[in-house]
Amino acid sequence: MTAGGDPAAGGPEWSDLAAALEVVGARWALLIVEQLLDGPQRYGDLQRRLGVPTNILATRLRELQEAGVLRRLPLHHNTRAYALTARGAALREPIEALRRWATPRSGGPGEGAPPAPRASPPR
Amino acid sequence: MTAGGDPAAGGPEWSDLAAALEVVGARWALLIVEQLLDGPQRYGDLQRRLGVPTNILATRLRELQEAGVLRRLPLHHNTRAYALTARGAALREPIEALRRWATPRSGGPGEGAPPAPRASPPR
DNA sequence: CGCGCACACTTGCAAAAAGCAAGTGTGCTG
DNA sequence: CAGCACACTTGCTTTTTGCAAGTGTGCGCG
Repeated sequence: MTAGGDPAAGGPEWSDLAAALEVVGARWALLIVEQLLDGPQRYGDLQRRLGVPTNILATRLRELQEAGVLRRLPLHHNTRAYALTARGAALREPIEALRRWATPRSGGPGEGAPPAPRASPPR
Repeated sequence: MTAGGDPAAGGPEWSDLAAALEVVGARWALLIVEQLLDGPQRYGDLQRRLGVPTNILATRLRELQEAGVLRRLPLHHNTRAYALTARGAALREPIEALRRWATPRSGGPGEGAPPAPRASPPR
C-alpha cells in the first residue's frame, strides 16, 4: 500500500518527503505555519511579522488551506484570522527539528565546514 | 529585502527556521540529502533516482557543499561521490519528522480537509 | 449621508529560479 | 584512434517570486 510508488521501474523514487514538500515546500509556507504555531493571526499581522510579499501570502494561505493545514476563522465584520488545523499543528515537530538543526549548538562536535555569513531572506 | 536581519525594529522577525530554509529550503535540496542518508552516491545515481534536472542538481550540490552539508569524495579517475558531513547527517531528524507528517496514518482522526490526489514531481 | 480609513486582498509587470534538451571535456576501453 | 560512460555546462523556455500600486468592503465620524 502506497509502498514504492514506482514499482518495478527504473524511474525516480517517490518518497513521503516529496509529498510533504509538495505541501509545505513552497517559499514561505513553513514560515507562515511557524507563525501560526503561536496562535491564530490575521493577514496583516502575518505580513508584517514575516515581511512576505502580500500576493505571495495570499497565494500560500489559499494553498495551505486547500491542503488542510490551516483554515480561516471569520472575525468581526470583514476581518478574519488564520489558524492551524490539527494537521497543521502537527508540523510543529518538523519545524522544531529544523530549528534545532539550524541552531548553532555550543559544545557539540563542531565539524563539517566553517560557517559562511549570509544575508538574505529564505532560500 | 530586509537583508541582514532586522534587529530592534518593528520589522519582520528572523527565525532559526528561516536560517535552515536558507540552506535546505531550495527546490530539491532536502530530497538530495534524503538520498544521501543511505550513503554516498554519485552524480548520475542521484539524478536517476530523483529525476532532478541535471543543471539543478549541479547547482544544489555546489550550494550544499558550500553550506557544509555534504562534500565530494574523489573516486577513481574522474568520477566522484557525494557524501553527507556530520552537519548534513544531522538533517535526518527533520527529514524523518517531515516524512512522518506526510505519511497517511490509518486509524487516525480524519480531519482538516479531504485528500486531493496529485500526480507530479515536487512542486 | 458622504468621507476617510483600516483591512484584506488583486493586478500588472519585472526579476529570479526551475526545467528541458543538447553540448562539452575527460579518462578509459576496445 | 573511435566510442563510450560520467559529470557537468550552456542556451533557451516556462514557472515562481517579488514589488508596487490598485480594488472592494465595512465601519466611525462629522
